Amino acid sequence: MRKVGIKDVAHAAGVSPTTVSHALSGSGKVSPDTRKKVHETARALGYTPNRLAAGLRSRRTNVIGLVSDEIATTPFATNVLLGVQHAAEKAGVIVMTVNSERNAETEKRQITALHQHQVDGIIYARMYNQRVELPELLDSTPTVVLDGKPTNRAVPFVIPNEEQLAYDAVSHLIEHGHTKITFVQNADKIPASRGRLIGFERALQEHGIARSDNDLILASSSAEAGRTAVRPLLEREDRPTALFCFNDRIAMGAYQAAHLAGLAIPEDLSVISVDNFEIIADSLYPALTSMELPHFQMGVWAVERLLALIENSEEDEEEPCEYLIGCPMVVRDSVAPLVK
Amino acid sequence: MRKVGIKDVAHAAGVSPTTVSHALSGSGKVSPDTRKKVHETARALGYTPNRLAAGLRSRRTNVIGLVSDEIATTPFATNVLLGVQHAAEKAGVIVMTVNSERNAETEKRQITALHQHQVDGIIYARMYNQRVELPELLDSTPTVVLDGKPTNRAVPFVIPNEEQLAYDAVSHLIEHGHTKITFVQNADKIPASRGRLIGFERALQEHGIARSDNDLILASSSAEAGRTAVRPLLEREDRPTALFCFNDRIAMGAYQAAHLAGLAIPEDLSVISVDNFEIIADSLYPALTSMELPHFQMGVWAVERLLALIENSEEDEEEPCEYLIGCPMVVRDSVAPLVK
DNA sequence: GTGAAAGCGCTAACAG
DNA sequence: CTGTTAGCGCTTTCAC
Repeated sequence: MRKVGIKDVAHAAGVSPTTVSHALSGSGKVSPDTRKKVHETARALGYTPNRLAAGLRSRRTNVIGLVSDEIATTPFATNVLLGVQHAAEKAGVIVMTVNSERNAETEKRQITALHQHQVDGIIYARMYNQRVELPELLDSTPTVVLDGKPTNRAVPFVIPNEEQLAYDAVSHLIEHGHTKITFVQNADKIPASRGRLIGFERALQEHGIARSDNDLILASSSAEAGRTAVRPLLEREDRPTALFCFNDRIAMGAYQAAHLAGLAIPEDLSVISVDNFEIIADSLYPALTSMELPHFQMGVWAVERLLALIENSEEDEEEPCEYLIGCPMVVRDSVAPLVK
Repeated sequence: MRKVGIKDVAHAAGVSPTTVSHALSGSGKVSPDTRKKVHETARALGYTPNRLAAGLRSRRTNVIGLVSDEIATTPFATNVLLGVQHAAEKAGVIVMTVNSERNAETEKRQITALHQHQVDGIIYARMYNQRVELPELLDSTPTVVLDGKPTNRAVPFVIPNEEQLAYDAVSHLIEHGHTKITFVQNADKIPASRGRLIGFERALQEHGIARSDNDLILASSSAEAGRTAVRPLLEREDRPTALFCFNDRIAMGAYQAAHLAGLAIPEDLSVISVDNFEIIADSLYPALTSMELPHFQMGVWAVERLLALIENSEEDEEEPCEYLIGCPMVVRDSVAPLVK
């Protein structure tokens, strides 16, 4: 008598377990009266269905797995967790979070564990836009990729629209009168740097601005690297009046370089960046205008897409879909009109 | 024949399902020979035990729940997730992550969902040290509290040693010759501010430094608040030579104030802080010396403690334990000896 | 040391 | 619309 089960409810309500199951799950047909009665007695008895048993029988656990590389390691993409959980809760599913700590062996074990727990599907998430090779283990599981483009299997995926984001950022600077703009680019060969470069160049071109050689410098993703890279730039006679930074950490370094050069932001130098990592963007002085990487939205999209995939996993294979998610600008105080 | 089950393994190995179960789980008695054979055929067939079924029968799912307020919302405590997952993986359990979005109703639903999935226990985590009232729903579940002190139930909990951390930080400044130290304190009445104040005062006292009235100012937790609070302080004749900041964001504001006042860190002003939030501490120039809040370790401790609790949940109730976790100093470049 | 039988709590399939 | 029967895949109990 310890825990109340479906039989107890059935007994108390004077119906069969089947009817209770139908009434509570909404499947099958039950008269409004009995449905109501069942619900009442269930609540009265404090009935909590055992999802293990349900899942075992129905082959649907309403659990999804989230496997990430180091999404938890780095605070940047924290919002994908939030987005995933938000959407999951709304859909009535729960998420098992697992992270590989960048180790293929660990990842295999983790995915296997997820399988053993019979998850309905898996979100394979990266912490920044990259090409991903989906592990074989996932081959027979509904899967979506978040912030990455799968190379070896056609599954739905979402990545930020890198080109648009760069185009918008640079256009914003141009609209403020700037024509000498330097792109403080990431040094790695990743989709983000490729896409943003294209957007950068397109913005210049469409606004009729010459793309001279000195419009681009490289830095790795840290304030220190940004500072070091930007510093010499600002000491030149012909220095740029605006910077488009690859991310907020680099922008922070640019602030420091400006400080060292005795330049005021935004009066002497406008800065726009990418990430909208609030802790940095809000904390800098003046606050940093930045293009948001919409992690929360990506998380939401991923679970919605995954659930759709699970729904018709037996039915027609609909074409895998690619989602280039738009990146809005969050305007703060680091961009000012050019004064001659 | 779709999926291979325990019966298939039993058949192939020429033994009974019972024996397979025993051999794989290590329980019961099985001869080394058969054990080996079972393992081999299991691997050969690619057997993946169904944990749902196992859990249903054995009442042990090897799943634990992590319920947090907004731990995922804020990047600061991201490492507890990492620590929890790390320890969980090592122990062969998996974690269901859920977050309440600060809403009691949502939290109830989430905890109920966790129960339905028959989690073995729950880690109730907060994003900063605070008193917590455990929801009734958790009453009959093994529970530990992370970064909070339960008020209504005696369960194990872990919180940072606020007093020690402050004492160590301030002592560090004193050892560098500073005697005019201002504590840029948090404005909220939370355990952290209380504990750190005690540590601050004890450090002054033990080193024979007078606690004059102007050693403490208040700011809320943002760079802007830090800047605004610190700025007037630095313009006084009798300004402090060192700052102990409540956290890294406030310290960032202090950097900005120093900059505005034309003061160099650490030559003119030493700064030490709390959080060791690496994105900020490493990015500031010069890099910020900070007391680490050991979130990863707290995560590890929480799962280990929880698993112990689950193990002897039927046995003797051992006294609930409180863990004041030590906070190490991470030395960077923001503290220098006082030059007269 | 090994196996047969029972059953965890639920839902699917079908009958009425 | 409701109930009966069977069984999801495993572990437990208990006999051998």
